[in-house]
Amino acid sequence: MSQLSEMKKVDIKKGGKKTQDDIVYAHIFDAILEQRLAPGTKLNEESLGEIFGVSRTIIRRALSRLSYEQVVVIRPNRGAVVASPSIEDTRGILFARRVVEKAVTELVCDHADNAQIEQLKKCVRAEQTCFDSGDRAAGIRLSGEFHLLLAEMANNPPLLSFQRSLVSLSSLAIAQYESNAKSHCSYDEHFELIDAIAKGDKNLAVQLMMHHLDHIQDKLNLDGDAATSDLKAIFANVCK
Amino acid sequence: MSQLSEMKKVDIKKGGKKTQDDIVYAHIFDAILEQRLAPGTKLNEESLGEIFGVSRTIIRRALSRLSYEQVVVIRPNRGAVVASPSIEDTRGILFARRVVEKAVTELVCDHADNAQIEQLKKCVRAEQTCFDSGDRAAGIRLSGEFHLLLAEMANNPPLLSFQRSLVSLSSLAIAQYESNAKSHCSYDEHFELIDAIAKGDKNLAVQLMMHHLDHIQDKLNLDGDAATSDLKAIFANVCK
DNA sequence: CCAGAATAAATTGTATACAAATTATTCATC
DNA sequence: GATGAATAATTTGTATACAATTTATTCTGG
Repeated sequence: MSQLSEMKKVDIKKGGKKTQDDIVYAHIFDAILEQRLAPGTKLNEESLGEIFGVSRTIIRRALSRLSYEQVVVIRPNRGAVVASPSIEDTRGILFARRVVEKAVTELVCDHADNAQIEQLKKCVRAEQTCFDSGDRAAGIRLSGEFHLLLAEMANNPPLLSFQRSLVSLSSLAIAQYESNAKSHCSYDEHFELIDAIAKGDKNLAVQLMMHHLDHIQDKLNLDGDAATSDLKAIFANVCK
Repeated sequence: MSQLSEMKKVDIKKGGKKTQDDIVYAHIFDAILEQRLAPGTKLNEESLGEIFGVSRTIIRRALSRLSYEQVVVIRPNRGAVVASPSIEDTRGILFARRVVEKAVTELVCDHADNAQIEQLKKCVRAEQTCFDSGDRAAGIRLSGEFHLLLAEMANNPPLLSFQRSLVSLSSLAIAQYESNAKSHCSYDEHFELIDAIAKGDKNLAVQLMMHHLDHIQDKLNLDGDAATSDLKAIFANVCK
């Protein structure tokens, strides 16, 4: 990764002081959200240390944090890999998202002001620009950030941190199970949702959000036909 | 803390292999859940290291993990303290719990078997025994573990890990804001809830759970009259 | 004796060294 | 050449050393 793009990424994140492991964490997190890091990728501590110019101590902290969000799996004595959610995991993740997003949508409908509506629109316009210009990776990340932005506006810290974890896990699941490349055109549904929120139509907004999540799930190959290279899953019935 | 009680605690937790920082984490977590560690308590790394017989590295990992669950607050360069949720935080925590517990209750109603019902009863009987024999601390912890057990039975890993964080945060909030000592008689409501689940009466179970959470919140002093020693909160209006 | 600066002690943040475990390679055997 | 044990290399886990920062104490002037 170039020095330039590194700086861009750091600047993107708001909030003043960033400690070193915040930066490393954010980079790896974004790489996963943008699907530049595929599920299953081994995350070597020393290599990452050289890339970011810090010691393993810092890398280790960042990886731990990612593992608490379950975006990375740390296998004792065997290092960290990017999580590869199973089909069952993915169903669980999307179920949890329905639970959280419903609450978030209702909260945002209750007390969203014009400035916030505008902020949401700005986010989705950026998403649209990315997809239309072919920058799928950035588009996927911005799509996730739209949902994070909503959670932020719900003004409930625990729900926000949970949503953070769920959005990145969803991104991993999409990376693994999305059927075809023409997939991620979520922005029109995002715009519809914003309109419903702006009108304060809570029922419609929740309904749109649920359908939106249904569509995300529909695009995934969750029929259990193992479009995966997970041998354990394939031969799960053998040694039973 | 004695060597003996340390071993007891370790044995309590299920699952085979425990790494060192798992043990330290579990001890501090339980101490917070049992309210032996009051909100605001400073958690010195070296002292904890001596207590548990490990280096600061391990303590640090445990504290980080607790801070990701927001049970502990790490202030840069100034160490870790047990979190002291504000009144607003507490409302947010209980709101999030309603969201999660509703989903959990519905899931458990859908597919709880007799063995699980029995397990739930066993947990609440233990809780009852503790409260009746005057061991309030253990009772509070078991009360929390009942809700964690439910989340486990919901069979949704993300919801479980979120519930874990919320239950311990609730415990902290109770420690800070509970009005009178005669408070925590949650076990009868727990028994009622189990009955509803056993009958598979989803609507009733959800209703009971919501009322249960209402009662927990009702027992708290959240009227903003600052039964707290938090000077920042008391003088929040001064330098505005 | 009290306020505030200067200094000392304690505590946290990061890097590094070494031990323990895992993974890769070599070598002997069939 | 393939299989499997022995060895070497890599990688992770933990402790420790030192730097940076914060907190406590001492000193000085009023």
